[in-house]
Amino acid sequence: MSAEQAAPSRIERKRGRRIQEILTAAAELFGERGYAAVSLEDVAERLDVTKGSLYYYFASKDALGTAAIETLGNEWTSRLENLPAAQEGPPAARLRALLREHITIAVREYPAALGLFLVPREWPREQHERIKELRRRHDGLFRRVVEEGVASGEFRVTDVGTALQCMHASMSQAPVWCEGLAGAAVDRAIERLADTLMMLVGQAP
Amino acid sequence: MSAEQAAPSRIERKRGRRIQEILTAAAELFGERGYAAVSLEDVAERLDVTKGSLYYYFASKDALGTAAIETLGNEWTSRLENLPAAQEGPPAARLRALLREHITIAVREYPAALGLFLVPREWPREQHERIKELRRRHDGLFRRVVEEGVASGEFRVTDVGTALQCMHASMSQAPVWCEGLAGAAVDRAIERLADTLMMLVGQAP
DNA sequence: CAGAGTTTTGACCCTCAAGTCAATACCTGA
DNA sequence: TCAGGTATTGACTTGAGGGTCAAAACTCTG
Repeated sequence: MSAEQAAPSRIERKRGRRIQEILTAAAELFGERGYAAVSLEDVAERLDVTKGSLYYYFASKDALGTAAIETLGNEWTSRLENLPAAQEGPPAARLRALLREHITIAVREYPAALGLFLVPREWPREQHERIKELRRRHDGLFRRVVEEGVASGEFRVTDVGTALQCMHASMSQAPVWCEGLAGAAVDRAIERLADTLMMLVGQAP
Repeated sequence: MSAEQAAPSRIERKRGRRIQEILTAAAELFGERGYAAVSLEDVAERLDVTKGSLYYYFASKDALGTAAIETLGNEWTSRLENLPAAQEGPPAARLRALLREHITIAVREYPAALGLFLVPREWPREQHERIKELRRRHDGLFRRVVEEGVASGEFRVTDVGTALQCMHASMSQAPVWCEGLAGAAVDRAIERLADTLMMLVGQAP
């Protein structure tokens, strides 16, 4: 009753890291091939362990899937929340910073996460709710900036909700569009996409 | 060797209709739940037949999937190609007509087809190519109008390809966004989306 | 109505992936 | 170094779903 939150003992930290490894591998595979098309044996193989080992950490495939989504989504959102360039200044600059960062994360670091924000239909229902929850928090970041820009008259938007949806739908596809590109070409694609999406709030480059 | 294309006999027409029914049911289910998550038994059940019956018409699940994509995609593209409002007039009006029609079809008639133009990753490779092919033809329609608008100076676009990709990504999600809406609310959502996408070429409503 | 052609059935096989678990290997601190 | 918990294995069960096929049911047409 006293020190319940006290000890992140060595053993617990090790366990935590292991779980993290598993989640990363799982998220990558799910993103690459789709949830239904990935077997736990695939995940295990990528980690050079056996399936049974995964069940030591997660009760089921769905549990693993859910955890993967949450971890990845939280991490991603946190990074955007703490992006310096998005903290202050004119809305246009802040929105652009958010867009660029979001696309960069999607393309360069978590091509894995493709679909996380799109709620792939074949995923279990329970996870749909979780993903929607994550999206709301994530969306809030963009929404605040856009609404501010609209209020100050800098942005011209028909409907904020629709504009945000279009941004997310487009960004979620970015990893696909960048397949086959490399080096500077990727950077250019990212910039083009950010520029194009700024048009949604009436900001020509 | 002589009259190979001659006879669409009664029996052949009946067969054709049956195939059409199967394709429709299959496309609906694939759209709703995702390719991998739909079993042929599911498809059969929706048609009140047994699995074996499907194999009388299609050699495999993949064959069925491929055929479903092609049929649906062709029909869809043809409708856009023959849209009167998209034939002549200022590019802005024509683009808007294309957008509105495309979204309407997506939302009202083929929510089934969700993902057809997004190339869901878990689908068999062979089908990716087919979908890409379909998309090229489909894209051409939009591209022509947009490029014309850019040439005449009416549109302001950073990059035509990127703008088109954003349009498609957004429209593909429209059925999801309209879930739970009904009647006039759907129409309004369609208009909002069309308006928002016009922003991508610099056209405020 | 008979019988040829067409369509549908339902029982069957086979593979693959989820999930279980007793036995084993691995640590680590006393 | 050995006793404790901790982590991992690999062989196993089970169920679902793709695919096959001979036999039954239907549907024309003579």
